[in-house]
Amino acid sequence: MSTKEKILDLAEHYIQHNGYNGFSYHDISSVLGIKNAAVHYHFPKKEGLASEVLKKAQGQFENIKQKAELYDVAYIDKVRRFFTIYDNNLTRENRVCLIGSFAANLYTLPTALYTPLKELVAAIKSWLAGVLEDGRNAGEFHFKGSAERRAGLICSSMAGALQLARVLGDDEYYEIKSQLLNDLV
Amino acid sequence: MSTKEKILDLAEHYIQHNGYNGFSYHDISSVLGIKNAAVHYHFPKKEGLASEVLKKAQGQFENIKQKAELYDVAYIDKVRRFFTIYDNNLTRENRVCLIGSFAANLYTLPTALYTPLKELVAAIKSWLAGVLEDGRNAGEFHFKGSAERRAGLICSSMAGALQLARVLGDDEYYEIKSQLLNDLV
DNA sequence: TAGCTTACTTACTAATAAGTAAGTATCTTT
DNA sequence: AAAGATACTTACTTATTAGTAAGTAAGCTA
Repeated sequence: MSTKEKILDLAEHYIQHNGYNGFSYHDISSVLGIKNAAVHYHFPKKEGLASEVLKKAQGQFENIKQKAELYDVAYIDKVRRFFTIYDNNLTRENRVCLIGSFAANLYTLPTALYTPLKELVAAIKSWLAGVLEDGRNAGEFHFKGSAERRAGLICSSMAGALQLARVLGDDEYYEIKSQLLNDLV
Repeated sequence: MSTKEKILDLAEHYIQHNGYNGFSYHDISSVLGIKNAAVHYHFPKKEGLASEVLKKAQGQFENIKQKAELYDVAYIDKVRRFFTIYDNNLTRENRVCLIGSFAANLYTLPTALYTPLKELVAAIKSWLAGVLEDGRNAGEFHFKGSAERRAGLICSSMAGALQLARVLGDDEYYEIKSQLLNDLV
């Protein structure tokens, strides 16, 4: 893996672990055994670094979407696959989800991040709503209300679950996840 | 209102608006037209200031609890009253909830905050679980699973809802809230 | 009225932050 | 082999941060 990729991975880690204001270029460079100027060489501004992290997350979501399309027959499995994003955050040093992290510190963020963040959230919610709607039409799901709203509830619950798990323990996350799935069928 | 109270209110505002790492003593002092040393006079360490903010939130919760006990006959009204905490956060400059803010930046926080934070969350979840359980026994609620788990879901959903509302707009919050209430009855 | 307390200000310090300019070693291309 | 590009380091700047020590003005207390 190139230094640039390592920096990006570390930035992602720190944003989801400490928040945008909770890490510095020095934190990244010291882990990699390089100087902070080397990080600036690859990512001149912190804003740009965070922007790349967001772009990476978007790619990750597209990947999940595509795999769900290809491999998951049951709609519940598509949802389950989507949930693996959150599972991985939990198991990887109790990260909160990227969107939750950015949202919690939103007004301290460079404004350039607002639009791509909003677009990512909208894309996720919209895709999930589609899965829920199709799943309900197929007789697989039986939830109340619109699929769009249910998708919003699920996204916020999962984001909150990762945060609550930090305070009350990992079980909290798994319990919330299983309830969301139970409420669907 | 005393300077000390004004500082505490501003700290609360900044923590819920920007996160613990997103404001400084200067931010507070400049709003009040005093010097940063005056803030240190009232709250020597930032850690202590944050700790007082947490204590204030605990008092606020106790107050809600007491009022619910006194005035709300229907269990749904107790839940609704509890939700006003979140409503107020939304309307007051799109604050996220205090717990969500602390949780999202947890590992950058002075460790002295961990225990009181955990206690507050546990107290809230436990009280809400009691209301849900009693409400179900009274035939008012009809949710699946244990009340304790349902309380966890509601707490995380509401925390997440305030964050999602920042990105997608206030409607998102109200839609999530109404779904949670709908899922209960 | 002398002394103590409260609520500050002035004037710092030491640490850390993001960011930059200039230099250097290594590798790649012509 | 010369020229350029790549991936850094060295050495710095400017700004901001939490925190402190010493001083001061106003009010309260013995």
